[in-house]
Amino acid sequence: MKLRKTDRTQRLQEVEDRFVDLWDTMSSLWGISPTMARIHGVLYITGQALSMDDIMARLAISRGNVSMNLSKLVEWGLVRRVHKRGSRRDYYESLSDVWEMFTLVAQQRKRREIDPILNTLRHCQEMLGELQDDTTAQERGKRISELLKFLTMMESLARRFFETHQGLKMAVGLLARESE
Amino acid sequence: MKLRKTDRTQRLQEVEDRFVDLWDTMSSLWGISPTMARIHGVLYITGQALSMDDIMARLAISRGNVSMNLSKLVEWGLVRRVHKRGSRRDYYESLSDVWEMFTLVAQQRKRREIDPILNTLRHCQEMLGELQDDTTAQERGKRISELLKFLTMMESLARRFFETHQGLKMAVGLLARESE
DNA sequence: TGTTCCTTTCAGGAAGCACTGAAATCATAG
DNA sequence: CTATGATTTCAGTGCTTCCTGAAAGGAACA
Repeated sequence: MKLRKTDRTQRLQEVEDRFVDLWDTMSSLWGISPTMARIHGVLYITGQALSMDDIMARLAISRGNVSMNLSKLVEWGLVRRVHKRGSRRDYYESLSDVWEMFTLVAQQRKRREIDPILNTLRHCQEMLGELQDDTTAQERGKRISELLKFLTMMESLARRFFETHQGLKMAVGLLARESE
Repeated sequence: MKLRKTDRTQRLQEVEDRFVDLWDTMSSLWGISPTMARIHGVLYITGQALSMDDIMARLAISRGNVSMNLSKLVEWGLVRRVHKRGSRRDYYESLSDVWEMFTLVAQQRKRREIDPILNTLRHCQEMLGELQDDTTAQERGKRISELLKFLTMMESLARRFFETHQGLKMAVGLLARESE
């Protein structure tokens, strides 16, 4: 054991902080708010079930903020509410499976962002369809249909990708159980 | 010709507005600012080369704003500066290939967002490596390495995807040229 | 070189978004 | 039913990000 206990604790804390900051930065990429990401970061990296007060203390944010963002995380399915016997408090813990988390976020974003876009594009196409004899309308229609083609293609690709992954994961799980 | 000319113009305008609003909404998904997206939207849907004043008028935004966002779009490679003979003004036109645009945005985002994340995660792993005898450190190390595994996998997948697409596109292009 | 036209820069201001903290609500135990 | 502990809500506030417009900069023409 090269490091003294206090040094080890400090080092762990440092990694935790770095990780939470990282999650914060990542939040824009995942399409969630920074604080939501930081809370999830703490829950993921510690791997423990924490109470609201734990999280308030670790991240130095207000009770209301924690409450609101935790409920969003639960709503998204990234975090679960758990209970500890003998305690009235709610505790919260993160999913641990990276794939599962990714899938959840991707689904949410598709529903909230991609689907409305597809609807709008289709609607635009309809409106342009009524101007078939207009050259400008034809050109614009072509641009929109190319976008639609691209997006639907990406979508089906993604769907197949997730299905495959689910299949793979199930297979791996079954094998592991049999070999026990 | 069912519709009168003024009606046609109005209808085209309506589609254009809807499209620009759509792009605006999409901007968060693509990781660019709303105005940048709207400018690109106008350029894409019209398919024309427009001047700064054209864009200012269509979107009702200030000269400075247009200037700054156009230069970002040019920097990203989504928009090209073109010149019209006999005019001192700069004109700007959008790429028309959806795939190309998507690739450009994806590359930018990877460079700006994914790569730093990978670096940080690796750095965290190093710091934890020095605490090999600590159980907590081991657990956290495992979580981080799972993330790394996931991200690098996604990255190589994406790279292969783009390479394939480039190959496909080239092939299609060659065939089309031969058949002329 | 001076003039004109066009573009870029940037300090100051506006708008939107997230956070706080206290009051209201809810749940459990006695 | 009341008291206590825990969570949620939301109006007010602070912060960040984006936008404006005027002034400076640059390029083409005469």
